[in-house]
Amino acid sequence: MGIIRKTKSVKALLDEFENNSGAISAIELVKRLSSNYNKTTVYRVLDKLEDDGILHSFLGKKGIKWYAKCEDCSVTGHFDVHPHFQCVNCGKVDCLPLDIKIPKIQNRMVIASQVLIQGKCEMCFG
Amino acid sequence: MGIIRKTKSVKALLDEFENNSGAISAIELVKRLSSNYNKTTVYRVLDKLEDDGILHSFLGKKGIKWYAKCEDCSVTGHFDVHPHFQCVNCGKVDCLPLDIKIPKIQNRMVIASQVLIQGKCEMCFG
DNA sequence: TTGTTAATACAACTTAGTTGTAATAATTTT
DNA sequence: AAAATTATTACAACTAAGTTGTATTAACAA
Repeated sequence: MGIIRKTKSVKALLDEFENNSGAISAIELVKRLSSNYNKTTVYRVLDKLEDDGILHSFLGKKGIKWYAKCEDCSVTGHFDVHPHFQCVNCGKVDCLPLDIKIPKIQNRMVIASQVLIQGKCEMCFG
Repeated sequence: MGIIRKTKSVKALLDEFENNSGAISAIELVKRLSSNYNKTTVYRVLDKLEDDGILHSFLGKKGIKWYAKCEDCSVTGHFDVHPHFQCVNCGKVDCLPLDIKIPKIQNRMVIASQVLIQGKCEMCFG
């Protein structure tokens, strides 16, 4: 079940994504909001925002959790099949507006896929 | 630095991959060898085997670490760019002999990429 | 066979995230 | 507007996966 009450913590979290097109790690969000909100709250609200199709999550390097705003998702499902890009230099992570083609595979059913690309971002490379 | 001495634990770990073309999670290896070897040892040996280009590692669902035999790697570098497939039904994970094309990206330098595909394996689907 | 030192076991720790629960606050009902 | 309802929160405690430090052990070279 998703968000039912528009509480301060929900607004605070949405604010963090307001002026930020990139992804933010759960750890970072916990840190940023730590003076006003407990980490349990942050994790639980993030979970609900994902349920509601407002954010989507994925795992970055070292298996840590990142969140970003959804573009084409809804309550009925996440359709973000875009890759995520993590800069090895500055650590920034964001969603790439690209479709990675996953080929049909003999005798297997593909349900979902995650693509994590590492490299240098526009700032650190360009 | 990689493996220098051919100890029992090294042999025991290599044995696990001998008759197993799929991937095995670090947790599972720790469990399997737990009666004879300490988990620290297992983690450290796996690390070295990866350094030596004998195994390669990647992260599965929930961010846990998996290891598989390398085909085209060497001490000088890991060139496994193949995707990994995790069955949502039986949990089996293996390497797919496929090349996933990662397109050139404007103003960014791609250094590495990980592709994790989830679905049903031959056994559970076919 | 002995000496050197890589490798190991063990205990303690770290990090990211989860769970249970009494208290609090958003929202609905009266 | 006040009371009632219950979603949400803070807090503490816990879990799981993996890491670190170090005295002891065992490969293997001399």
